[in-house]
Amino acid sequence: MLDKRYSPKDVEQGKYETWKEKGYFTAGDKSKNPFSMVIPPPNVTGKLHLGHAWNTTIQDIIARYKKMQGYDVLWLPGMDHAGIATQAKVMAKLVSMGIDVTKISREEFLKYAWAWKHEYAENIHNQWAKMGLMLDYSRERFTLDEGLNLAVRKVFVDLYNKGLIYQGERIISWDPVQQTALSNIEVIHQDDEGYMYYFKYHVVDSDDYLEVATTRPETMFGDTCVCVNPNDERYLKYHHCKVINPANGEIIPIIPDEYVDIAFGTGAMKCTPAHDPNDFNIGKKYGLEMPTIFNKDASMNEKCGKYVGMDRFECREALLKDIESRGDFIKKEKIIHAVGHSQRNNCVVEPMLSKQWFVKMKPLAEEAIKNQQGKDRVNFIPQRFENTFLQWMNNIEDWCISRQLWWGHRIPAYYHKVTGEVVVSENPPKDIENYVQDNDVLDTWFSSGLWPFSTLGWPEKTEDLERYFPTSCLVTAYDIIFFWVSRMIFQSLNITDRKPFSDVVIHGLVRDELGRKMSKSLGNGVDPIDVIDKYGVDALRYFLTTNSTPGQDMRYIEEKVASGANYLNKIWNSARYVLSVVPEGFKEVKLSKDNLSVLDKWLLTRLNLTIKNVTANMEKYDFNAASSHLYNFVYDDFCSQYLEMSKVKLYGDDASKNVTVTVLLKALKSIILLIYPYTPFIAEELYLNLPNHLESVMLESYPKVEKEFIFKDGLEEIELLFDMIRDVRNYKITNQLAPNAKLGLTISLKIKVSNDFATLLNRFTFSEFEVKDDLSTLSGDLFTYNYGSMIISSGVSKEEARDKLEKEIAFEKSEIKRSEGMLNNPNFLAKAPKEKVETEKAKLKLHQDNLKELEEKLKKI
RNA sequence: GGACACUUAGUUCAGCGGGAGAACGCUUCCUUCACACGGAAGAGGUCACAAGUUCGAUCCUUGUAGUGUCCACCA
Repeated sequence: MLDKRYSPKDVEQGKYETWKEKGYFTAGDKSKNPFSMVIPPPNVTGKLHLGHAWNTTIQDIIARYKKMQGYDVLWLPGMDHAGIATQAKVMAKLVSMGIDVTKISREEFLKYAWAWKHEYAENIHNQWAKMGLMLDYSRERFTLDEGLNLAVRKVFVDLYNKGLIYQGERIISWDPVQQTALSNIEVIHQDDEGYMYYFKYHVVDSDDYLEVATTRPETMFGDTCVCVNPNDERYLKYHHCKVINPANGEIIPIIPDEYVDIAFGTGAMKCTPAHDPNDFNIGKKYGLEMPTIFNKDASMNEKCGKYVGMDRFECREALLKDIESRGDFIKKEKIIHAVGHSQRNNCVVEPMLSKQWFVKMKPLAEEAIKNQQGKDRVNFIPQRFENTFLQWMNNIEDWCISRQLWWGHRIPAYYHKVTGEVVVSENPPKDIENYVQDNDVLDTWFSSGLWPFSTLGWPEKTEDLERYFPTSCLVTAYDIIFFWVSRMIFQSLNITDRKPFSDVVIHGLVRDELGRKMSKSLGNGVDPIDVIDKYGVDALRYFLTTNSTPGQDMRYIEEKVASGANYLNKIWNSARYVLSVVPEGFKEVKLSKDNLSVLDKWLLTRLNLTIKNVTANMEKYDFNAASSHLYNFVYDDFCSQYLEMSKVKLYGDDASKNVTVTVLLKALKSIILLIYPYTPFIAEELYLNLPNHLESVMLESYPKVEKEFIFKDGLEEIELLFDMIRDVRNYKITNQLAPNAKLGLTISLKIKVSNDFATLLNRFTFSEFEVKDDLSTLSGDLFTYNYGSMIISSGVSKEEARDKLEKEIAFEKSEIKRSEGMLNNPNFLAKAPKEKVETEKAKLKLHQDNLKELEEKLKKI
């Protein structure tokens, strides 16, 4: 016997461990068709948040649903080493332990980093278990596993040999805090307040000067020319002149170039080739020197005279003062401009000329774009995110993949100590003593991009790779399309010649109640574990997957979690009731149209339509829509109507009692199986209380639509019955009568009804009733329906009765007017679909009949 | 400067070319044998605005306004 109240803690107790031990999570049943997903590997940097909970629950629903449908489901878990993020955290920890990180060796650091990894992996495992995720732990991977290292090296070498990876001196975004290069998308452009500073660049051998503006005066130490537009009449006479750099007194040329926008600023632009991508192009074009002026921590280097060693922003202020004292400072204007910040630590990044490794993106992007036009395309859900992807691919720049870190895949490039010859190879050169390996590691996303096939054993031709790749589906949030999804697509296409996954399901971000992003600085984050402790993991899972439409963001609202928990309690109690009415030694009856009552037929029809709708939406990954179909069935059809009405059979001495119990059990089992992917714990608990259950709900198959139990005709009396009962109840409330007050009812029927109709109407109105063909001679409140009408005789005053009738008459008239308006429109008759016209005609007739009846009635008051 | 979303009940959100839906909240009533974490019955919306397409627009198109997000090297 189930407890009176659903207690999540008791229900969840021990189930996950059992499932895991029984091996239900392990893929490999070759008799079935494969269905595979890889988890987006969480970073080993911290706790999982609600976003992870959302992301993994969606995947778990898919996995459990597909498993029930008879697939051999592989959901492969794993974690990401998260280069910069982890290294930063480990370093911070070492500092807090009092360790001098400037003296630490690479090897020592890695030892600490691995210890950190093991600790956080443990946390993540605990949270996965808490969420109830159906992960195949026998295949778990980590991005720094030996197998994955091999894959990374092989891909690097392959791309290098294909000419798709090169080493070059280019302007990259430099993170002076982490002291590493970043890729473009690791830089976040924020609109910051700043100043535009105007300086005098004196023309050599002249009293003239050019007015030159900049937002970063400290970079003036790297200026190698001033550019003007060749068509700018203001500067024509200076084309072959030189100017004096007010920062360091150096003499630099004026170079006319079309790049300069005449209309912008003063039309004269200072050019700093080593610290600005556009200036770099100009510098290359004219063969200019490209002096770098910053140290790795963005302090000023020896090129900056007396400012050497000074922080870049301090230098800016000091330099300004000095130039001003020389009279070469003109003015500054407050401006809002986009400034690049590091995604990881929010510091202002510095564009710097630097030798790094790059992936040549054009050919890879073209391949990916082309693939989206073919039949082997990756299916984005919702589809609009394909645009996001394609737009990025179409405008992509080369990808800087080297990072000046220790935690990551070390670049497999070796430099000859004497000749400087570069060897790029999966394994070190034989005479390694003559070589030194590149110190840098690869961008974290380089290895993540290989995740769907590297985790399955690539480059080995493993059975898993053969069977599960390409994967069926990938689930991720839209903020990671560029970082990860697109990189998996182009890497996979280039390296394996196959797409990485067939479907990519994109969801949104979790926000707080006010719609703000959850963040540490706002302190508005919600720990999934706290929610689970309060409401249970099933309620959290249900909330996360039923409160947004695909691709949309979602607000975390605690009341909604509570409301989900109430729903589960409702299911729990309906199950408790159904199980309580199953007699000792009960045997299911074989159901057929001959032994079912009209009410049974109605319920089974509703059930099958529900299964149909739920399944259709599950297939579309629309879990919100799917669940709401089930929700309506549970509350309205099953609990409010059938469950209550079937008591007439169960508490009476009806011969059809076993049919009713069979129907109840059938509906209950279907509900349990349909809700199971969302809320596996409560589903398992209830399932194991059903008669004739298997060892676990995890071994069950998904409910199928049974067409023979969808009845198209003969259910009108149920509709009529519900309408009449509702009106009687409403009548009692508005007339302040007790719910069980006995009323005099007279009804007329346009259809034939079963015996149950009388029983149920009687029981649920607490009233006797009489059937008559003509109600027009009777006094009382008249109610008209599609298939009949009803009079409640009562002590209501004539005025009230007349008011009510007039209201109804007005309603019927407006309906008639609407119908006639449509039907008198020749265009409607000619152009609207036939069925529409027919339904409209039928409606008109119905309302005309109702009107007639009401008017007759009104006359007699 | 581009791109993509969003604007529907008090609030959070669904939905749809042919009579506006849910949850929470609100009102009235009910502890009768699954559930008061409940039941019954209600109130509450010019579906942002404007034009167009259509027999018919909350829905499609275009424009406007507002909100949000992403992309973009303008000194």
